[in-house]
Amino acid sequence: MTKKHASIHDVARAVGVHPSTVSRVLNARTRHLVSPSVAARVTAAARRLGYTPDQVAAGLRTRRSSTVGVLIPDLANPLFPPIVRGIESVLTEAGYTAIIANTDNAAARAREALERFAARRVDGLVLAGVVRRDPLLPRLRALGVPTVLVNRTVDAGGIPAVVNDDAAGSALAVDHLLALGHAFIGHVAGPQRLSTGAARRAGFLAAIKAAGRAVRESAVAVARSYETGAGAQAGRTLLDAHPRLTAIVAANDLLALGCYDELARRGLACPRDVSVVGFNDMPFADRFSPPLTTVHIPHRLIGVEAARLLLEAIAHPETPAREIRVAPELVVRGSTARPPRGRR
Amino acid sequence: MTKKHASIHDVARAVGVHPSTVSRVLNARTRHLVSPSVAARVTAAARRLGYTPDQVAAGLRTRRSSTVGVLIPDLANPLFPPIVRGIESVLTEAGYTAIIANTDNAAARAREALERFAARRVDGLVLAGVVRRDPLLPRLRALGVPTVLVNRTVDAGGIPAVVNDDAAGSALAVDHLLALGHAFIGHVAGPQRLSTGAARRAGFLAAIKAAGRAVRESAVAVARSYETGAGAQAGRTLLDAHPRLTAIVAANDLLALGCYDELARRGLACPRDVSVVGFNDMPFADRFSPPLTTVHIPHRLIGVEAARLLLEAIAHPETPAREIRVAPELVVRGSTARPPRGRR
DNA sequence: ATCGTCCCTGCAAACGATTGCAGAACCCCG
DNA sequence: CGGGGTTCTGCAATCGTTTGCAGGGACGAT
Repeated sequence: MTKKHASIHDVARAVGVHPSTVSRVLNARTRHLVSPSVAARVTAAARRLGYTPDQVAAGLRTRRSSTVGVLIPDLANPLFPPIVRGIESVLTEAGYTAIIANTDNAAARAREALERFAARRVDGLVLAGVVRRDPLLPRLRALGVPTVLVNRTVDAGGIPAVVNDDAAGSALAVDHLLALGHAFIGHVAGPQRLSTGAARRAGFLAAIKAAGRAVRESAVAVARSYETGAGAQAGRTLLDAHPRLTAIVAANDLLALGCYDELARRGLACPRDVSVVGFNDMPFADRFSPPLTTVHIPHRLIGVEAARLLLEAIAHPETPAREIRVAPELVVRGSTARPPRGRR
Repeated sequence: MTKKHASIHDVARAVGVHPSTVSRVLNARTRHLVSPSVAARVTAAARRLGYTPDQVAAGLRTRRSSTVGVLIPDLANPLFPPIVRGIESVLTEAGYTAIIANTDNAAARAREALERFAARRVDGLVLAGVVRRDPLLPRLRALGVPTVLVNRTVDAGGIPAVVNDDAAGSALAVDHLLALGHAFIGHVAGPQRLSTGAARRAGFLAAIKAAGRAVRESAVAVARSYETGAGAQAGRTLLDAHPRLTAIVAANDLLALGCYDELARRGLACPRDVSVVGFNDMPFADRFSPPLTTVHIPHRLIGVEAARLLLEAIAHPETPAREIRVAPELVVRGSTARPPRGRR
């Protein structure tokens, strides 16, 4: 906005009509109120002057910023870009602009970002990184802005959310390993304060049980974060406790990668000695060594659904919250195989 | 902005002063104009009412949106998130909000995004995906918004830019291979309409020449895009023409991955038969098989510098454009080794 | 006591749009 | 020719801030 953008007044003056007439012409919804001839002259003048409506000014009057805030933990985490693109694609389509902020999983950063969003009077909010008992919740209520959760959800409920069906994903992984003949499967769980960590863990245990196997709580080691180092750490705990383990379901591809590391450290080969299944199917998971068998999550779709839900919530603020659960798929690659002989 | 946000008027009424006084109190720059006692009462009331300034309304008056548009080809390309984060971190620090749009390398999408940015009256622009002779250039001039290029630049010059020193990067790769004893090195170049593709190619040839080796134009195959498929294709062309090639410098990690594929297809092993060097050091390049030796580019830093340059350009629109070139580093991993015997 | 200064505060006009209301012009019909 | 109804356009207020200008009051100096 450095140059002298032409305003609605400039156009009005050029045509010799009142600014309000110009406004009416330029808004599809009100164009029918003005005569075709005047409308034509206005459009012509607008084009000639290179008029671009000032969406911000319009928003001031209409009290709609046509803007939504998207809060994610870390854009550099390959999990999120597809979600964001999904969100963005339907939002732009609908005339909204997404503004995104990273929290780095810090509550303080999240608060600040939320304040910035509030200052911009966003029409809606998408939160991708909530924890199960999120401290932001009261603030959200206070803000009174339509909100949808994506990827992770909260325990409390009451907020629309779009998440992966994590329990189903865990079951996919477990059943695959079971089918291969593994008798003793461990789980490297994600942080339990995150809904994904908890749900995948619960799903894992449920799947084991559903198969009629003994459920040993000790067969799950919880990682402190979704990072390779934490995965290696948890993998070590697990293998120390259960040397006869032949397969691991990791709650996340990065944790799976950590398991790779720990297996290598022990001189064990994947998948020959121990099979590993990841979760997410992050980009280039097929390029790892070995290529990672993992639970594929349709991230872009999740983003798309979230944005749709948000638009719905903006249009009809009183509709009750609903949760959409999208189905994951198992992608079998090179990190899973039959268990070593004598260990079935 | 669904709920009834308290406005400056509400605060004014609560305290019994004029709105303008409230405004003055709330702006650090003008606070000294009002008496400390009144100021205290205003701040108290503002806090009590949960007042949040409406940045949009303020921007309308001040003609500054405190917003900058960031145009990138594709957020899902692992190259860009670090750049965006770098940009965002310094921009938020400075009180600006970044809004990002993806172009998918389509000129039409870029145009639309630019229009949306214009409608939002962005104070500045960061373009990460320009081509050497970019059709957007005239539009940018017309817009008259401070702009900086990042990652790629244009031939024309005249626009501030922050890019990697691609020639230096190519030289790093070539020298490394030369030092290992490779006598015949090929280049899988990136699209030549992109400055990175052109600069890396030129740098490659220059480095070969600088080493006193014969420069064969045929030792470079140009890929149609920065994607694995295109890399495999170009790799095939290269190896068909020069079966005795023992090393390849790829203009990009994805192209390098494509070379992996082509080598595998031919039953050649990397690095035993052919060494491969990538460019970018994308996330998890160390996890590929083999771990990729590649030219590391400090993407976040590039983003940071770009944002700084933009802030500078916004503050002093008349300062001449300058280009910042940041230095890359070679990261040696498992995809390079001495050439096979008898082929040095 | 008067005058000039300096603080502080209020007034009102922007910024660029949207929109309810009212009135002008026109048409049609009786 | 008059009355009623449409259709089109203008007027002015409004959204929430910022800011130049002016005026009121206090205070010190003469």
